[in-house]
Amino acid sequence: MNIDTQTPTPRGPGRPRQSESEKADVRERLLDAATELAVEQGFEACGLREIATRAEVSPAMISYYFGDRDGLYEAMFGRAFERISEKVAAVMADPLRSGRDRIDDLVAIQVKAIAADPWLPKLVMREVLARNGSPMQEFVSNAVAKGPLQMMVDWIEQEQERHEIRSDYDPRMLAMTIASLTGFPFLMLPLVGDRLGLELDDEFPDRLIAHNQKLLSNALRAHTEEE
Amino acid sequence: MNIDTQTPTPRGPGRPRQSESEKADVRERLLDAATELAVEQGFEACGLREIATRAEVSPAMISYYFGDRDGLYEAMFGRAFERISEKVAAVMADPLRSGRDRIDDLVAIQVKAIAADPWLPKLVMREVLARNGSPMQEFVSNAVAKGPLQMMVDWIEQEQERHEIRSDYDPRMLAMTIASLTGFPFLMLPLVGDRLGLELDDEFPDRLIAHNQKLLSNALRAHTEEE
DNA sequence: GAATTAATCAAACGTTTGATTAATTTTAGC
DNA sequence: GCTAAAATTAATCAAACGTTTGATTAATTC
Repeated sequence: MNIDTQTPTPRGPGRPRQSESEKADVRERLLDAATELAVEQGFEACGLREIATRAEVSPAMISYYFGDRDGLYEAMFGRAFERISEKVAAVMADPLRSGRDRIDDLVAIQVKAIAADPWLPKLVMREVLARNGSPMQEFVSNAVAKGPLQMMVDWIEQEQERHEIRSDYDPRMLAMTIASLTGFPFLMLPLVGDRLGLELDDEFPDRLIAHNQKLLSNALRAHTEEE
Repeated sequence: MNIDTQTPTPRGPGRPRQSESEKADVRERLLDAATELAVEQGFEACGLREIATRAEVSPAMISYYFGDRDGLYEAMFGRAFERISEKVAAVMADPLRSGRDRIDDLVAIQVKAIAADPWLPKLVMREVLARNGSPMQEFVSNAVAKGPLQMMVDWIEQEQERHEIRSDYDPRMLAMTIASLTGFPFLMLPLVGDRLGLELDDEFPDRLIAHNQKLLSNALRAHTEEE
């Protein structure tokens, strides 16, 4: 496609004519390419030449815009985490009201947040597992534990006091349970989905939401057998 | 320590005298070193020189025993999965009897299997995320999906026919739920445990088992409201 | 219209990588 | 005791890596 406005890419040296059709910033294209490749094969595994090739620029551009390899890495993660931070901030802004069915909302929000950017948790998980003791871990630890996770713990404690949730659960364990139920399937499915007859298609998030809502609703209710 | 029986490691070429004190097979030492380093920093990130140095042999030994890098990689995973396979086989040999409380055994076995080798799921998860479309994914996919996961699915279907488990769950989703509840916390805890007041200590596996048993027991029971 | 800056590339740099080779020594079989 | 095989190392290889350099040209400023 669009062969007419672009030369067939054997481009010569010199500053190219600006705004020839509409192409994104080189800097932005490099970040996109780096992110894509990092999701596909891990950042450590892909060379700068590969990144530059996908961005359709020369490797020297990486030095030019980011200094060195680490600079590109940090810039890439910085941009990725901006999206997470925005989502966390949005959820925190609408604090969880009381009511047992409110947990349905919680599950739905969480699953949809992950499904919207399925590459992000994958990338985070990988890099966190990969770099032991890196500043990235501190970063993630803050973003996840202090954010949605702590929020869930607080809310669960509230609901237990109001007898909306069985009080014989450890709130922290329960928060981790919810995180597990919503996050882990997205990591597992590409691996075992085929052999299990499940696919990570458009319908899967809704199916996961429904399943988790049913399960948690049955598990958490404090009505049938208390007081 | 033991400086007396070993030369201070500037060893010359040629076959070394056998049973000089008692040192393990070079092959085995290489596999140990590769596993350790793979857990610490990921297999892709560590060079053959580093592995050989830790095993206290020359890099050429890797070629000698494993052919090439991929050979070492496969041998390493093969050895690691033997342990898992043994455990799976043991569980399969004692087929899950019927009865609702039997799910308690299932959860306990799974958590204890992971807790016994906490580095294995970490390594598997990382390598699976890292190598997209590699033969290793096929390998893991077979070991995990065809093994414990499929076994759980079959068992759940049985129990649903016997009305021991609510029949309005998708067995495959339920199997994934159990895998999530038992596996994910081990990946999350090192990251968010501190900030949550939970630690991955000796007591944690038992705590996780108890929590999951309670949760699943409440969620799965088919008695209180059906027939 | 001359001088300067910004953006880009091709080519080359020195380093490190996975892999191979040749030499060396012990062990085992005859 | 000789010989062939096994096991190991030092030294080396080509290829790939991240990075730097010098040249080149569009755009901007004066």
